Amino acid sequence: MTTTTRKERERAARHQLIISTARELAEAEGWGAVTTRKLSDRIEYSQPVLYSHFKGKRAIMDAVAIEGCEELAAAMRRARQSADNTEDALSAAAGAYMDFGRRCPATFDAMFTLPGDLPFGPDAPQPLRDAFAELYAVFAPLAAHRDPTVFTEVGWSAVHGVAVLDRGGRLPAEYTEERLSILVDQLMAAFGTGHDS
Amino acid sequence: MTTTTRKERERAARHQLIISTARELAEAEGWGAVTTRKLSDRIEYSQPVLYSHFKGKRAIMDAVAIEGCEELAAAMRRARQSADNTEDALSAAAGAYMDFGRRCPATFDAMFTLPGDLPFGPDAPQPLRDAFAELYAVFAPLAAHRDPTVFTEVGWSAVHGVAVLDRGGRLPAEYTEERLSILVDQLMAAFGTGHDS
DNA sequence: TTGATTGTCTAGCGGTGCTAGAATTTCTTG
DNA sequence: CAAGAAATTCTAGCACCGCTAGACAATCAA
Repeated sequence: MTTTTRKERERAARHQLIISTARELAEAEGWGAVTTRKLSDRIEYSQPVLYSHFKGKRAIMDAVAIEGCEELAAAMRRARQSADNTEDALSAAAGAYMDFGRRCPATFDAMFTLPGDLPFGPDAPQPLRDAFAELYAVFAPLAAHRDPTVFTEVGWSAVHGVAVLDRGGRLPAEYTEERLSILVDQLMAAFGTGHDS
Repeated sequence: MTTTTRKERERAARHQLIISTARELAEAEGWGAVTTRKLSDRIEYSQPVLYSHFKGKRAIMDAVAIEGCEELAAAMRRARQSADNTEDALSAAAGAYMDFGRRCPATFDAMFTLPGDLPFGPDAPQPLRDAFAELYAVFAPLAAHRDPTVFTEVGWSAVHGVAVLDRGGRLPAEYTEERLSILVDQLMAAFGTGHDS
Protein backbone atom coordinates (compact mmCIF):
# COMPACT_ATOMS: atom_id res chain seq x y z
CA MET A 1 0.00 0.00 0.00
CA THR A 2 2.60 2.53 -0.99
CA THR A 3 -0.14 4.78 -2.25
CA THR A 4 -1.59 5.12 1.21
CA THR A 5 1.73 6.03 2.68
CA ARG A 6 2.31 8.54 -0.10
CA LYS A 7 -0.95 10.25 0.73
CA GLU A 8 -0.04 10.21 4.34
CA ARG A 9 3.27 11.81 3.54
CA GLU A 10 1.63 14.49 1.47
CA ARG A 11 -0.84 15.14 4.19
CA ALA A 12 1.93 15.40 6.77
CA ALA A 13 3.76 17.82 4.51
CA ARG A 14 0.70 20.01 4.26
CA HIS A 15 0.27 19.82 8.01
CA GLN A 16 3.76 21.16 8.47
CA LEU A 17 3.22 23.74 5.75
CA ILE A 18 0.30 25.16 7.70
CA ILE A 19 2.38 25.44 10.85
CA SER A 20 5.33 27.03 9.09
CA THR A 21 3.20 29.45 7.12
CA ALA A 22 1.30 30.50 10.21
CA ARG A 23 4.54 31.07 12.02
CA GLU A 24 6.11 33.09 9.21
CA LEU A 25 3.01 35.19 8.89
CA ALA A 26 2.91 35.77 12.63
CA GLU A 27 6.56 36.73 12.83
CA ALA A 28 6.19 39.04 9.87
CA GLU A 29 2.94 40.77 10.72
CA GLY A 30 1.91 39.61 14.19
CA TRP A 31 -0.68 37.06 15.25
CA GLY A 32 -3.44 39.55 14.65
CA ALA A 33 -2.70 39.33 10.94
CA VAL A 34 -2.87 35.54 10.93
CA THR A 35 -6.43 34.93 9.82
CA THR A 36 -7.76 31.66 8.56
CA ARG A 37 -8.50 33.29 5.22
CA LYS A 38 -5.03 34.70 4.74
CA LEU A 39 -3.46 31.49 5.94
CA SER A 40 -5.50 29.34 3.58
CA ASP A 41 -4.64 31.70 0.74
CA ARG A 42 -0.93 31.28 1.41
CA ILE A 43 -1.04 27.52 1.45
CA GLU A 44 -3.25 27.61 -1.64
CA TYR A 45 -6.10 25.66 -0.13
CA SER A 46 -9.46 26.73 1.11
CA GLN A 47 -10.28 27.46 4.73
CA PRO A 48 -11.95 24.15 5.60
CA VAL A 49 -8.72 22.33 4.83
CA LEU A 50 -7.19 24.01 7.88
CA TYR A 51 -9.92 22.48 9.99
CA SER A 52 -9.23 19.02 8.65
CA HIS A 53 -5.75 19.32 10.16
CA PHE A 54 -6.43 21.37 13.28
CA LYS A 55 -9.37 21.84 15.57
CA GLY A 56 -9.18 25.59 15.20
CA LYS A 57 -6.89 28.55 14.97
CA ARG A 58 -5.79 28.12 18.55
CA ALA A 59 -4.61 24.59 17.78
CA ILE A 60 -2.45 25.94 14.98
CA MET A 61 -0.92 28.42 17.38
CA ASP A 62 -0.33 25.60 19.85
CA ALA A 63 1.50 23.66 17.17
CA VAL A 64 3.71 26.68 16.54
CA ALA A 65 4.26 26.93 20.29
CA ILE A 66 5.38 23.32 20.52
CA GLU A 67 7.76 23.78 17.61
CA GLY A 68 9.09 26.83 19.41
CA CYS A 69 9.62 24.81 22.58
CA GLU A 70 11.74 22.34 20.70
CA GLU A 71 13.85 25.09 19.20
CA LEU A 72 14.22 26.90 22.49
CA ALA A 73 15.24 23.71 24.26
CA ALA A 74 17.76 22.95 21.54
CA ALA A 75 19.21 26.45 21.70
CA MET A 76 19.57 26.21 25.46
CA ARG A 77 21.17 22.79 25.19
CA ARG A 78 23.74 24.07 22.72
CA ALA A 79 24.44 27.05 24.94
CA ARG A 80 24.82 24.92 28.03
CA GLN A 81 27.02 22.33 26.40
CA SER A 82 29.35 24.92 24.96
CA ALA A 83 30.13 26.14 28.47
CA ASP A 84 32.50 24.43 30.83
CA ASN A 85 31.32 25.64 34.18
CA THR A 86 28.04 26.24 35.94
CA GLU A 87 28.04 30.01 35.71
CA ASP A 88 28.90 30.14 32.04
CA ALA A 89 26.24 27.56 31.34
CA LEU A 90 23.67 29.67 33.16
CA SER A 91 24.76 32.82 31.40
CA ALA A 92 24.74 31.20 27.98
CA ALA A 93 21.41 29.47 28.50
CA ALA A 94 19.73 32.60 29.83
CA GLY A 95 21.17 34.52 26.90
CA ALA A 96 19.78 31.94 24.51
CA TYR A 97 16.36 32.22 26.15
CA MET A 98 16.25 35.99 25.85
CA ASP A 99 17.64 35.83 22.36
CA PHE A 100 14.90 33.47 21.31
CA GLY A 101 12.30 35.87 22.67
CA ARG A 102 13.83 38.67 20.68
CA ARG A 103 14.37 36.71 17.49
CA CYS A 104 10.97 34.99 17.38
CA PRO A 105 8.61 37.22 19.32
CA ALA A 106 5.45 35.81 17.80
CA THR A 107 6.46 32.24 18.48
CA PHE A 108 7.43 33.24 21.98
CA ASP A 109 4.01 34.79 22.44
CA ALA A 110 2.30 31.63 21.25
CA MET A 111 4.33 29.66 23.78
CA PHE A 112 3.92 31.82 26.84
CA THR A 113 1.95 34.99 26.43
CA LEU A 114 -1.21 34.45 24.47
CA PRO A 115 -4.07 32.60 26.09
CA GLY A 116 -3.38 28.98 25.23
CA ASP A 117 -4.73 25.73 26.44
CA LEU A 118 -1.50 23.78 26.35
CA PRO A 119 -1.27 21.74 29.51
CA PHE A 120 1.97 22.63 31.25
CA GLY A 121 1.99 20.22 34.12
CA PRO A 122 3.04 16.58 34.25
CA ASP A 123 0.82 15.72 31.29
CA ALA A 124 2.28 18.37 29.02
CA PRO A 125 3.36 17.40 25.51
CA GLN A 126 6.82 15.85 25.38
CA PRO A 127 8.59 18.89 23.86
CA LEU A 128 7.47 21.02 26.78
CA ARG A 129 8.73 18.50 29.28
CA ASP A 130 12.00 18.29 27.39
CA ALA A 131 12.35 22.03 27.55
CA PHE A 132 11.80 22.00 31.28
CA ALA A 133 14.36 19.23 31.63
CA GLU A 134 16.81 21.50 29.86
CA LEU A 135 16.02 24.29 32.30
CA TYR A 136 16.49 21.83 35.11
CA ALA A 137 19.94 20.96 33.85
CA VAL A 138 20.86 24.62 34.02
CA PHE A 139 19.34 25.60 37.33
CA ALA A 140 19.34 22.52 39.54
CA PRO A 141 23.10 22.70 40.16
CA LEU A 142 22.52 26.11 41.73
CA ALA A 143 19.76 25.04 44.06
CA ALA A 144 22.02 24.53 47.07
CA HIS A 145 19.74 23.53 49.96
CA ARG A 146 16.52 24.35 48.07
CA ASP A 147 14.38 21.84 46.23
CA PRO A 148 15.98 21.65 42.78
CA THR A 149 12.70 21.47 40.89
CA VAL A 150 11.16 24.44 42.63
CA PHE A 151 14.41 26.33 42.34
CA THR A 152 14.41 25.62 38.63
CA GLU A 153 10.92 27.05 38.42
CA VAL A 154 12.09 30.22 40.12
CA GLY A 155 15.20 30.54 38.00
CA TRP A 156 13.22 29.98 34.85
CA SER A 157 10.65 32.54 35.99
CA ALA A 158 13.33 35.13 36.59
CA VAL A 159 14.86 34.69 33.16
CA HIS A 160 11.41 34.56 31.65
CA GLY A 161 10.39 37.78 33.38
CA VAL A 162 13.38 39.63 32.03
CA ALA A 163 12.73 38.27 28.55
CA VAL A 164 9.06 39.19 28.65
CA LEU A 165 9.42 42.73 29.93
CA ASP A 166 12.42 43.37 27.75
CA ARG A 167 10.72 42.28 24.61
CA GLY A 168 7.45 44.08 25.30
CA GLY A 169 9.24 47.41 25.40
CA ARG A 170 8.62 47.60 29.12
CA LEU A 171 12.32 47.97 29.81
CA PRO A 172 14.90 50.19 28.10
CA ALA A 173 16.72 48.22 25.43
CA GLU A 174 20.14 49.70 26.08
CA TYR A 175 20.58 47.84 29.38
CA THR A 176 19.57 44.40 28.14
CA GLU A 177 23.10 43.05 28.48
CA GLU A 178 23.58 44.54 31.92
CA ARG A 179 20.30 43.07 33.10
CA LEU A 180 21.37 39.63 31.97
CA SER A 181 24.64 40.06 33.81
CA ILE A 182 22.94 41.17 37.01
CA LEU A 183 20.49 38.30 36.75
CA VAL A 184 23.24 35.71 36.40
CA ASP A 185 25.18 37.39 39.18
CA GLN A 186 22.19 37.19 41.46
CA LEU A 187 21.31 33.60 40.60
CA MET A 188 24.87 32.56 41.32
CA ALA A 189 25.00 34.46 44.59
CA ALA A 190 24.14 31.57 46.84
CA PHE A 191 26.22 29.04 44.97
CA GLY A 192 28.70 27.27 47.17
CA THR A 193 28.47 29.77 50.01
CA GLY A 194 26.51 27.73 52.49
CA HIS A 195 24.07 30.60 52.72
CA ASP A 196 21.16 29.46 54.81
CA SER A 197 17.62 30.22 55.93
CA MET B 1 -21.74 78.19 34.04
CA THR B 2 -22.40 75.44 36.54
CA THR B 3 -24.32 73.55 33.89
CA THR B 4 -21.16 73.05 31.89
CA THR B 5 -19.34 71.63 34.86
CA ARG B 6 -22.30 69.41 35.66
CA LYS B 7 -22.19 67.96 32.18
CA GLU B 8 -18.50 67.51 32.53
CA ARG B 9 -19.03 65.69 35.79
CA GLU B 10 -21.64 63.42 34.27
CA ARG B 11 -19.41 62.73 31.36
CA ALA B 12 -16.52 61.92 33.65
CA ALA B 13 -18.78 59.60 35.62
CA ARG B 14 -19.76 57.79 32.45
CA HIS B 15 -16.13 57.60 31.45
CA GLN B 16 -15.32 55.88 34.71
CA LEU B 17 -18.39 53.68 34.39
CA ILE B 18 -17.09 52.36 31.09
CA ILE B 19 -13.72 51.54 32.63
CA SER B 20 -15.22 49.88 35.68
CA THR B 21 -17.74 47.90 33.69
CA ALA B 22 -15.11 46.72 31.22
CA ARG B 23 -12.92 45.63 34.09
CA GLU B 24 -15.70 43.79 35.92
CA LEU B 25 -16.72 42.06 32.73
CA ALA B 26 -13.14 41.08 31.98
CA GLU B 27 -12.51 39.74 35.47
CA ALA B 28 -15.77 37.82 35.39
CA GLU B 29 -15.61 36.34 31.90
CA GLY B 30 -12.21 37.21 30.44
CA TRP B 31 -11.26 39.89 27.94
CA GLY B 32 -12.56 37.77 25.11
CA ALA B 33 -16.06 38.31 26.45
CA VAL B 34 -15.65 42.08 26.59
CA THR B 35 -17.19 43.14 23.32
CA THR B 36 -18.24 46.65 22.46
CA ARG B 37 -21.82 45.48 22.16
CA LYS B 38 -21.94 43.79 25.53
CA LEU B 39 -20.14 46.68 27.14
CA SER B 40 -22.49 49.27 25.69
CA ASP B 41 -25.44 47.16 26.81
CA ARG B 42 -24.18 47.11 30.37
CA ILE B 43 -23.69 50.86 30.58
CA GLU B 44 -27.08 51.31 28.89
CA TYR B 45 -25.80 53.35 26.00
CA SER B 46 -25.18 52.50 22.38
CA GLN B 47 -21.85 51.47 20.96
CA PRO B 48 -20.81 54.83 19.45
CA VAL B 49 -20.88 56.38 22.91
CA LEU B 50 -17.87 54.26 23.78
CA TYR B 51 -16.02 55.82 20.90
CA SER B 52 -16.80 59.32 22.07
CA HIS B 53 -14.85 58.47 25.22
CA PHE B 54 -12.14 56.19 23.90
CA LYS B 55 -10.37 55.81 20.61
CA GLY B 56 -11.18 52.10 20.55
CA LYS B 57 -11.43 48.96 22.59
CA ARG B 58 -7.68 48.91 23.13
CA ALA B 59 -7.85 52.37 24.72
CA ILE B 60 -10.45 51.11 27.18
CA MET B 61 -8.15 48.24 28.10
CA ASP B 62 -5.30 50.70 28.51
CA ALA B 63 -7.43 52.72 30.91
CA VAL B 64 -8.08 49.57 32.93
CA ALA B 65 -4.36 48.89 32.87
CA ILE B 66 -3.55 52.32 34.24
CA GLU B 67 -6.11 51.92 36.99
CA GLY B 68 -4.52 48.57 37.77
CA CYS B 69 -1.08 50.17 37.98
CA GLU B 70 -2.34 52.61 40.57
CA GLU B 71 -3.81 49.80 42.63
CA LEU B 72 -0.76 47.64 42.33
CA ALA B 73 1.51 50.50 43.32
CA ALA B 74 -0.72 51.26 46.31
CA ALA B 75 -0.75 47.62 47.38
CA MET B 76 3.02 47.44 47.18
CA ARG B 77 3.38 50.68 49.08
CA ARG B 78 1.19 49.38 51.89
CA ALA B 79 3.14 46.15 51.95
CA ARG B 80 6.47 47.90 52.04
CA GLN B 81 5.49 50.39 54.71
CA SER B 82 4.11 47.73 56.99
CA ALA B 83 7.52 46.07 57.08
CA ASP B 84 10.39 47.27 59.21
CA ASN B 85 13.36 45.85 57.40
CA THR B 86 14.54 45.43 53.86
CA GLU B 87 13.90 41.73 53.55
CA ASP B 88 10.39 41.88 54.97
CA ALA B 89 9.62 44.78 52.67
CA LEU B 90 10.79 42.80 49.68
CA SER B 91 8.86 39.75 50.73
CA ALA B 92 5.67 41.68 51.40
CA ALA B 93 5.90 43.70 48.20
CA ALA B 94 6.61 40.65 46.06
CA GLY B 95 3.71 38.89 47.75
CA ALA B 96 1.47 41.84 46.99
CA TYR B 97 2.53 41.76 43.37
CA MET B 98 1.78 38.08 42.96
CA ASP B 99 -1.42 38.44 44.89
CA PHE B 100 -2.58 41.17 42.57
CA GLY B 101 -1.90 38.96 39.59
CA ARG B 102 -3.96 36.22 41.15
CA ARG B 103 -6.79 38.43 42.38
CA CYS B 104 -7.20 40.51 39.22
CA PRO B 105 -5.91 38.36 36.39
CA ALA B 106 -7.70 40.24 33.64
CA THR B 107 -6.46 43.60 34.85
CA PHE B 108 -2.99 42.13 35.17
CA ASP B 109 -3.24 40.92 31.59
CA ALA B 110 -4.28 44.34 30.37
CA MET B 111 -1.26 45.80 32.14
CA PHE B 112 1.42 43.40 31.05
CA THR B 113 0.37 40.52 28.90
CA LEU B 114 -1.96 41.59 26.14
CA PRO B 115 -0.56 43.54 23.23
CA GLY B 116 -0.88 47.13 24.37
CA ASP B 117 0.48 50.39 23.14
CA LEU B 118 1.08 51.99 26.50
CA PRO B 119 4.44 53.69 26.40
CA PHE B 120 6.53 52.33 29.27
CA GLY B 121 9.63 54.42 29.05
CA PRO B 122 10.32 57.93 30.34
CA ASP B 123 7.16 59.29 28.72
CA ALA B 124 4.89 56.71 30.29
CA PRO B 125 1.70 57.89 32.01
CA GLN B 126 2.26 59.07 35.55
CA PRO B 127 0.69 56.04 37.27
CA LEU B 128 3.14 53.75 35.53
CA ARG B 129 6.08 55.86 36.59
CA ASP B 130 4.71 55.92 40.12
CA ALA B 131 4.47 52.16 40.11
CA PHE B 132 8.07 51.87 38.99
CA ALA B 133 9.10 54.30 41.71
CA GLU B 134 7.45 51.97 44.18
CA LEU B 135 9.41 49.06 42.78
CA TYR B 136 12.54 51.15 43.03
CA ALA B 137 11.89 51.77 46.70
CA VAL B 138 11.77 48.03 47.23
CA PHE B 139 14.70 46.90 45.13
CA ALA B 140 17.22 49.73 45.07
CA PRO B 141 18.36 49.09 48.67
CA LEU B 142 19.43 45.62 47.52
CA ALA B 143 21.43 46.77 44.54
CA ALA B 144 24.78 46.72 46.34
CA HIS B 145 27.37 47.72 43.76
CA ARG B 146 24.99 47.43 40.80
CA ASP B 147 23.14 50.31 39.20
CA PRO B 148 20.00 50.66 41.34
CA THR B 149 17.68 51.36 38.43
CA VAL B 150 18.84 48.42 36.36
CA PHE B 151 18.82 46.23 39.43
CA THR B 152 15.25 47.29 40.07
CA GLU B 153 14.38 46.27 36.53
CA VAL B 154 15.86 42.84 37.13
CA GLY B 155 14.19 42.39 40.51
CA TRP B 156 10.87 43.45 39.10
CA SER B 157 11.33 41.09 36.15
CA ALA B 158 12.03 38.18 38.46
CA VAL B 159 8.92 38.78 40.53
CA HIS B 160 6.94 39.42 37.40
CA GLY B 161 8.14 36.19 35.82
CA VAL B 162 7.05 34.16 38.82
CA ALA B 163 3.69 35.91 38.86
CA VAL B 164 3.14 35.38 35.13
CA LEU B 165 4.07 31.73 34.96
CA ASP B 166 2.31 30.96 38.20
CA ARG B 167 -0.93 32.53 37.11
CA GLY B 168 -0.89 31.05 33.63
CA GLY B 169 -0.91 27.54 35.04
CA ARG B 170 2.66 27.07 33.83
CA LEU B 171 3.82 26.22 37.34
CA PRO B 172 2.28 23.90 39.93
CA ALA B 173 0.14 25.90 42.31
CA GLU B 174 1.13 24.01 45.41
CA TYR B 175 4.62 25.51 45.51
CA THR B 176 3.62 29.14 45.05
CA GLU B 177 4.63 30.05 48.58
CA GLU B 178 7.90 28.23 48.37
CA ARG B 179 8.75 29.92 45.08
CA LEU B 180 8.17 33.31 46.65
CA SER B 181 10.40 32.35 49.54
CA ILE B 182 13.18 31.14 47.26
CA LEU B 183 12.88 34.25 45.16
CA VAL B 184 13.22 36.54 48.17
CA ASP B 185 16.05 34.42 49.48
CA GLN B 186 17.88 34.72 46.21
CA LEU B 187 17.30 38.44 45.81
CA MET B 188 18.63 39.02 49.33
CA ALA B 189 21.65 36.83 48.75
CA ALA B 190 24.07 39.60 47.86
CA PHE B 191 22.81 42.01 50.47
CA GLY B 192 25.47 43.12 52.90
CA THR B 193 27.85 40.33 51.98
CA GLY B 194 30.36 42.34 49.99
CA HIS B 195 29.89 39.86 47.16
CA ASP B 196 31.66 41.25 44.15
CA SER B 197 32.23 40.95 40.37
C1' DT C 1 -17.40 1.38 -16.08
C1' DT C 2 -19.87 2.26 -12.31
C1' DG C 3 -20.79 3.24 -7.49
C1' DA C 4 -18.98 4.48 -3.18
C1' DT C 5 -15.69 6.92 -0.74
C1' DT C 6 -12.68 10.49 0.06
C1' DG C 7 -11.19 14.97 -0.41
C1' DT C 8 -11.97 19.87 -1.44
C1' DC C 9 -14.48 24.07 -2.28
C1' DT C 10 -18.31 27.48 -2.33
C1' DA C 11 -21.26 29.93 0.23
C1' DG C 12 -22.87 31.51 4.38
C1' DC C 13 -23.81 31.93 9.64
C1' DG C 14 -23.25 34.55 13.66
C1' DG C 15 -19.99 37.24 15.65
C1' DT C 16 -16.39 41.20 15.94
C1' DG C 17 -14.58 46.40 16.06
C1' DC C 18 -15.87 50.43 14.27
C1' DT C 19 -18.43 54.49 11.81
C1' DA C 20 -21.54 57.47 8.69
C1' DG C 21 -25.53 59.74 8.85
C1' DA C 22 -30.22 60.11 10.79
C1' DA C 23 -32.74 61.31 14.81
C1' DT C 24 -33.13 63.30 19.06
C1' DT C 25 -32.17 66.01 22.86
C1' DT C 26 -30.23 70.26 24.81
C1' DC C 27 -28.89 74.87 24.68
C1' DT C 28 -29.10 79.69 22.81
C1' DT C 29 -31.36 83.48 21.33
C1' DG C 30 -34.92 86.59 19.48
C1' DC D 1 -41.94 81.04 25.19
C1' DA D 2 -40.83 79.47 20.56
C1' DA D 3 -37.55 78.49 17.04
C1' DG D 4 -33.14 77.81 15.18
C1' DA D 5 -28.40 76.05 16.33
C1' DA D 6 -25.50 72.93 18.46
C1' DA D 7 -24.35 69.04 20.77
C1' DT D 8 -25.44 64.34 21.73
C1' DT D 9 -27.15 59.79 20.96
C1' DC D 10 -28.94 56.05 18.16
C1' DT D 11 -29.93 53.13 14.03
C1' DA D 12 -28.11 50.73 10.55
C1' DG D 13 -24.48 48.85 8.22
C1' DC D 14 -19.52 47.96 6.56
C1' DA D 15 -15.64 44.89 6.34
C1' DC D 16 -13.72 41.50 8.68
C1' DC D 17 -13.33 37.43 11.86
C1' DG D 18 -13.52 32.01 13.14
C1' DC D 19 -15.91 28.33 11.73
C1' DT D 20 -19.06 24.88 9.14
C1' DA D 21 -22.92 22.65 6.22
C1' DG D 22 -23.66 20.98 2.04
C1' DA D 23 -22.45 20.96 -2.99
C1' DC D 24 -19.02 19.37 -5.92
C1' DA D 25 -14.89 16.91 -7.82
C1' DA D 26 -11.40 13.52 -7.59
C1' DT D 27 -10.10 8.92 -6.33
C1' DC D 28 -10.64 4.28 -5.28
C1' DA D 29 -12.96 -0.58 -5.32
C1' DA D 30 -15.92 -3.71 -7.71
